[in-house]
Amino acid sequence: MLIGELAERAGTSPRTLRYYEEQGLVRPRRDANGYRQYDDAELRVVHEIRTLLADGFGLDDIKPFVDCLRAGNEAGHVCPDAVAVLRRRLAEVDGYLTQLTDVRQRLHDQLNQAIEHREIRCLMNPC
Amino acid sequence: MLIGELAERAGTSPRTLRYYEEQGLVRPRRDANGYRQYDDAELRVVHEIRTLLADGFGLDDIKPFVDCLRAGNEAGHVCPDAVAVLRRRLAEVDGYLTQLTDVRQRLHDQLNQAIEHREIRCLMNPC
DNA sequence: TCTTGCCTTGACGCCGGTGTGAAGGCATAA
DNA sequence: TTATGCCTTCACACCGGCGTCAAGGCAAGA
Repeated sequence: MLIGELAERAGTSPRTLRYYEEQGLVRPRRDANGYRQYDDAELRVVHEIRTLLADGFGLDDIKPFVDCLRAGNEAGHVCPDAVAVLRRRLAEVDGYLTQLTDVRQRLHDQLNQAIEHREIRCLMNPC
Repeated sequence: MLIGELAERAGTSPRTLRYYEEQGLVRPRRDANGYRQYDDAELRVVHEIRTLLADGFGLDDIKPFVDCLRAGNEAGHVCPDAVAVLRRRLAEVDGYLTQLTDVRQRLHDQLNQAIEHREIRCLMNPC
């Protein structure tokens, strides 16, 4: 299949697929034309990439998963390198969750304080 | 006080302060030289900016807080515009928390699956 | 006077994933 | 033959909050 078809089937753009190739994630054969030729396995690889991107991985982190798939495994995350990345990312996400929770708390406090402030002002000078 | 002193007192850089000015957040007077001259109120404004940035606000969002401070309020978040931004940001943060929690769940599941997978493989072919 | 150290404006670089052109080749149908 | 529609590579644009360098002015001490 050509790049346009793969792009459509994977829900992305040719530009994006060329970028993944530039980053060493996708490896199409070439027709005599120079046209990129993809097989169904590559569609799976692209799906794996999209899913991991949506989960906040960077393209660098995704490499081990793709290699794992390409090695014949039924899932990209069963290989040691991929597991290491998973662990690292999990710790990272936990960190973000902690930070975001703190931020949320501060926002909440400030909102309450603002509401309180308005009530006091309205007691002194009704509104 | 000159830009270098304010930068040091606020824990940032002159470049950053010039950028805030370019974005309309800080308004120094000018000496006859052309040098920027800041008073203590501006130090407070810069602190407000740094705090809000650390909580994930963009510089655009921060404007209402600065205006509120500049209007003589004891805190930047008591004015209606600032409250609106706070609410919006709170909703945004809640969204991120939901997303991150989902991601965390998926990572967790994948890790467990990978461990399980290895155990099965090791049963069949001890390692 | 010369040096040092602050100040000024202007402008490019970064990151990461992709959009969006430009300029041209190939394939196929009318 | 020509029009259309895919493909190719190259390369700039974007976002946001700065870092960093360049080229030059001002202030003050040795």
